[in-house]
Amino acid sequence: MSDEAANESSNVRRTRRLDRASVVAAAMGMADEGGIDGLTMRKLGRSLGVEAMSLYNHVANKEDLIDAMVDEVFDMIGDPIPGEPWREAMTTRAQSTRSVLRTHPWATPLLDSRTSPGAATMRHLDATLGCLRNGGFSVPLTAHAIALLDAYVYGFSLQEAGLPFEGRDETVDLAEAIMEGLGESHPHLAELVSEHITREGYDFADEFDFGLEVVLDGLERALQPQD
Amino acid sequence: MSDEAANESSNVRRTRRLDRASVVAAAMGMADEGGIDGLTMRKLGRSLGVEAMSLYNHVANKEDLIDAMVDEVFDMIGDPIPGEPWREAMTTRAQSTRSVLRTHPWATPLLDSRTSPGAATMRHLDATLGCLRNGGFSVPLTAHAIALLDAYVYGFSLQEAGLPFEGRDETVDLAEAIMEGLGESHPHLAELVSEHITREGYDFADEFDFGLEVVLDGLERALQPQD
DNA sequence: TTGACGACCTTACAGCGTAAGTATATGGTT
DNA sequence: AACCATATACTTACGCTGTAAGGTCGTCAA
Repeated sequence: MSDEAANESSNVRRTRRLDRASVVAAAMGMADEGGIDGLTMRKLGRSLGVEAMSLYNHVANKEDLIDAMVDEVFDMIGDPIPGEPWREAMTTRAQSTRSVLRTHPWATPLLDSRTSPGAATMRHLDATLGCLRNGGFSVPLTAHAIALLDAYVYGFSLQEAGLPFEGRDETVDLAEAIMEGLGESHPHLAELVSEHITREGYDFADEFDFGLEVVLDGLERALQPQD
Repeated sequence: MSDEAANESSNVRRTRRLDRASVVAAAMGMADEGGIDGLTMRKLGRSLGVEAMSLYNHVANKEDLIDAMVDEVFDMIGDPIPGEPWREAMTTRAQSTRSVLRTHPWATPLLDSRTSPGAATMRHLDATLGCLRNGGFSVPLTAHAIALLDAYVYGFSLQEAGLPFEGRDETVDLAEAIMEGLGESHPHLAELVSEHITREGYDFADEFDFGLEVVLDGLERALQPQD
């Protein structure tokens, strides 16, 4: 009775065989919804209409799966177009990275932590370095530039991922809840919340462009003197 | 036979009662060594000579414990001294944050993700905002400044935490291993590794000050025009 | 002396990643 | 058409995890 029915009781009726790409895609969707801790092999299998262990035909282990997910993120970010001026290319890259990381916030703390980078990761890095070198950056200045740019973009994405709200209404609600009775002891925080964050039209996301311009201006100035 | 011996076989002979502070301190030490995933209630209890469930007399649950750990990190970072010029204060703050996050790398992705910030966190934030406001920053510019500064510092710390090596020797070994046969297809990466990263005296940590100066210069320029 | 309280321990449960072993369907070769 | 190698999927089992529920005991106030 129970034996035969079990197979077709899954959420998804599997049309065809599984492959690595669809496992990775499903894993990314699951992490998008429940964070990286919400991704488990059992749940992932269930969502694909398969037992957990079947996934191991397509990924070596969970670490390998996460490596593939991160590599896919780099693929989505996209590489600078060869020959594009460095400032335009870096602006596009920063905005694209930030946009992808907003869709896949679980990836932000993982981008720099992979000891075995995938093909797309390597390609992306090489293309970015090439863009800067062709733009006149010396080797040491290229290292400075990419460290600074990535630190800013990753750090901003990390902050954005930590925001426990989505739109402006939620922001206002939460800000007021937190500040309840704390205004007296934290006057500057209270000022920021009441005069800025809860203002009509405020969106934390808008802070991104300000910082990016500061960073790019700084790099442009560092490029001027010689070279 | 086995019943009575078990209690004293723990790693640590408990002299006195446990308290919240020592639980938090031990948890930080454990996370320092094995990352946040290496911290488990059972192992933490064992290291304190206590059963896992006894920890729940001092912390509500693991989430509460991690909240306390993050708040302790903000406490260690320290607040700007009232009256200190903003640029000096922000430099000190950035370097202190980065230094603390190097010792406690597990904290970097967590700093911005706490929905219930602790007392030290709130105090630190308020003091930082106050320093900028007193330095002549308008409310909106203060928001820009702290977002930019924190993005840079957190992002840099994140990159640093992801480095899978510690000293220069390991760096060279790993770089050469990764580049094995990949030099031809990734010329710019190969160039960076061979001409810069594997050079005597190179230390990724040195990149920090360059970026920090760029950020602070940018803020100083944004402060000039008016206000 | 008593009785309440807080710190600690024991037991138990559902869920985790994955090692090991088994069944089954597919595609290529006779 | 018959066969078998291989890839894919399933089953079972192990030692982990966080923590709910309840029992034991030493300390201190009344």
